[in-house]
Amino acid sequence: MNDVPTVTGDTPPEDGRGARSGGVQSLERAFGVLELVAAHDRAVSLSELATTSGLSPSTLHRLAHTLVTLGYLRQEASRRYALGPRLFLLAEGSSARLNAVVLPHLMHLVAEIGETANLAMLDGDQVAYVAQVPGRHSMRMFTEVGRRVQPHCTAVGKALLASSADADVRALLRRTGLARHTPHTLTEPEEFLAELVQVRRRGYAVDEGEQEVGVRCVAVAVPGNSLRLAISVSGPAPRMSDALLTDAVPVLQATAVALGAELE
Amino acid sequence: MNDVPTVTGDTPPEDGRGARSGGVQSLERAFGVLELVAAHDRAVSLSELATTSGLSPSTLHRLAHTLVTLGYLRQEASRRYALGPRLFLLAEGSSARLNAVVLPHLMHLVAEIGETANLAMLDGDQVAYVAQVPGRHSMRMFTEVGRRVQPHCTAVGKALLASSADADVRALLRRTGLARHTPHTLTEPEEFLAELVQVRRRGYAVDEGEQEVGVRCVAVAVPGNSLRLAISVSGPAPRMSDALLTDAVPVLQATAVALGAELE
DNA sequence: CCAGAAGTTCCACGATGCGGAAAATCGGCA
DNA sequence: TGCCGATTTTCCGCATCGTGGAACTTCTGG
Repeated sequence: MNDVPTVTGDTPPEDGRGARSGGVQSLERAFGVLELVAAHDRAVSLSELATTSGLSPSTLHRLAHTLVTLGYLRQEASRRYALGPRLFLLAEGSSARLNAVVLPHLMHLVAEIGETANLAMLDGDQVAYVAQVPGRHSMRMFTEVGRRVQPHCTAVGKALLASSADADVRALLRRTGLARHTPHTLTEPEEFLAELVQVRRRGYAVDEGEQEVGVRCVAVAVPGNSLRLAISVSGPAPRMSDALLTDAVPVLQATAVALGAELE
Repeated sequence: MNDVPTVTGDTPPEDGRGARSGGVQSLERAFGVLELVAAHDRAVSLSELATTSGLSPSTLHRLAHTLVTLGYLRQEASRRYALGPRLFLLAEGSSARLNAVVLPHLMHLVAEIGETANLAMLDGDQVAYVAQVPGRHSMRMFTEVGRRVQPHCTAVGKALLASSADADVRALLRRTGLARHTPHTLTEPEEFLAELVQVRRRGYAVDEGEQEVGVRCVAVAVPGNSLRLAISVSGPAPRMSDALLTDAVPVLQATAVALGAELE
């Protein structure tokens, strides 16, 4: 019946768990459209949306039109769609509230360790950076908030996936692949799973320049069952010595527990 | 048939223009729920939502459940609902993109004038602060981003409403009222409309301590037909002298034009 | 441990959203 | 400037999908 069902209320384009059923279809589709628009850097035309989503133009138009009316999408002069103002007005509030809780903890990390502290979230198959406090040194990482990375080459990714079952991790790796970013990147599923065993045993995860040459990063998961969060500290390898790691890990773990308790 | 229709796909709680028809009902309702949750500071229970929205518990539950499944709402241990992670992951991207465009302009304002610069947006009947760059002085305003204020007592509000027809402004004032915040607050509709005439004539709006005693603020609207934006500069009255205003207005106007061109 | 309330699931009805096709509009090319 | 193809928007009949009452389950407080 359908030829290319992509946002059709089925599994969203690339999601960890196929949450297929039970939901209100128009909602699933509409949010699919929003995410599709968000994924593009430029504004998107109706026909582009139609092809990438697999929805009929008329349905798409009705959904998009409703979203425009509500202010969550806006239609510019070229008739293309971009994310609307209501959307980040909505998110701004929750973002502010989240930051109010999170930033003090990250600042504490920076105060104790001196290097850039991050909060990351597992979203589907990707890891998204949610908040950040820059370190005290002038030479430091700059990962923009909102950026998404693959789990296999980051400390936060390892920390987050350590709580998943091996089968789930394998499935995820099959979907995302293990792209090589540096000579140190783990590119074999079994290698990565072995690493996760280490993470579980030690209680923290490390990225030894696997995403960016010369950058070392330590991360621990934030306990809590509703959100999959992890905090990390990262900096240039020379400064991120083994001694510093030894000091940093307990601080990270304590912070994670405190943060988890406050968020739950 | 219905007794208390509030989010029922009719006019959203307090919106400028009654955009009643043509939309997909479940979407309108679902976003109404999201905004309702966002409006509360604490997480909201299903029954609270039911009473404030006027929707039946079962409908509400289905909508909320779908939103939870999609990650735009999250259900905490107490079974109450809060805004979900996907929401600000969605907005984060667009917010970052917006800030990339906007902040340089605001920083330019601060560099030229020295006082705190704001970007505000007309959202329904309210004015929401979208971005801010703090001024150079240690004593300065602190309006949090995301905060909403009434248009009648702010420079940005006046600048934004100056482009509306008198009838629309009267209707808005009737809905929101003109609450008194300080002895200088304009509390009479006609008084406010006369002020708008001034704003149109001069090309900029001023708030003479009408929202907060001792705070003076100048604002101009950002040209552009899709978004209703305004930029402003505000500071303590002693520093915001008439001379400074004379200098600031042309800078504001030039910045507004530049910003408008870049956003359109 | 029980009672009341809040949350969740079920189900049949029909309003509501669906998508094909037609109409309107835009954009490009000569 | 005027025509043609592509894209967007509107229309409309059909069946699907969402709706809300009622029943059931799970919390919460006494």
